[in-house]
Amino acid sequence: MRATDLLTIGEIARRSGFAESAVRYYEGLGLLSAGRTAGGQRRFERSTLRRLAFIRAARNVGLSLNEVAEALSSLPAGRTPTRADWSRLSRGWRQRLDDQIEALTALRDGLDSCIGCGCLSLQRCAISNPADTARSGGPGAVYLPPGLRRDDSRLASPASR
Amino acid sequence: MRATDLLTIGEIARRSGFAESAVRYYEGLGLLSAGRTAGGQRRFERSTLRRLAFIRAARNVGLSLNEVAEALSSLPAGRTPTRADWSRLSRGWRQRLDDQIEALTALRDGLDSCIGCGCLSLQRCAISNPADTARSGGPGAVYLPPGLRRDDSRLASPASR
DNA sequence: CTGGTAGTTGAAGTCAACTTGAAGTCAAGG
DNA sequence: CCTTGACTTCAAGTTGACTTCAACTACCAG
Repeated sequence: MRATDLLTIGEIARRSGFAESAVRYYEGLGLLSAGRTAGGQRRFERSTLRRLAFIRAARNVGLSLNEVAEALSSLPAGRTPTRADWSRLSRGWRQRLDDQIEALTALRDGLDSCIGCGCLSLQRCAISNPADTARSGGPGAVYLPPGLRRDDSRLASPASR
Repeated sequence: MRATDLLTIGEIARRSGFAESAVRYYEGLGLLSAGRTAGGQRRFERSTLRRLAFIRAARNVGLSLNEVAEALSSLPAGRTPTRADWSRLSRGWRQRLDDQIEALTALRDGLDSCIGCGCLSLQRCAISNPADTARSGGPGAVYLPPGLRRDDSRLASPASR
């Protein structure tokens, strides 16, 4: 691998669309790896661009950087990932998007039925109470998947560090 | 209005599903108002519950607390809001949800065409480059509305305070 | 009157995903 | 050799939406 195949952080940033600071941050997290020149400057392999494309794609789908790291860690070590590798990683995303779409659609449909009444009842309104948290026994759709919920789901995970 | 009509923060929290700290926080932001006992404890009117239902609903739709505050400030001062008032406020949400759904659907459809190829090209792939940021001249759908974008939109709003 | 539960405040902490700043070093053209 | 722009590190700051903490005080049943 010739030195001319290696890219500086500036080139990587420009060509990936990420800020240099983000690229350094990702390297710090272990999402990317880079060689160094004698002077200590980063030199990235060309395949880093695809890796960054994967990261942006995953972020667009709604994955956290932790999830991205987990996905990336399942790539084969030692060899450059193939298209099939990338394809495999992104295969699960469809379901994720489907879930998000379904949740939003249900929310919208509930909204349609609520707009006329303006009730916003904590007990009955699908919009203000999508997961039906107030009375978990009765009928009523569970609208939002965890990723879209804005209610007390946060209360269940209190400073786990 | 009798004193028995007033609710403590504990009751409000329990009945709305919000944490007490959140209720205090909202009051601090001006999203809620509360009277005080002689000893300084908050007493909420019953209508606060509906206000909180509105807040949760708005958060579910994706509004920030700033947007919620703006919406609430358009309620009539002096009188208790009617159903029509609440209905008016939530009417604009449908478009917002439609936009979100459309964006996710486009993303999913792009994903479907990408899963087979695993390309994730920064230039061409709809998933990693949904807003077509890399070459703004050419054809290519703008997939994500601002609220769903995970790319460099953040770079455009640098510490405005 | 006393005890216990519920409430008060303000400041500080949390989380994710970065960005910004300071102070300094490297690389390359002239 | 000098300058200039690109690069380095590490710590600290940012944003939004809260939560947590400490040190008190209020309310109310018995």
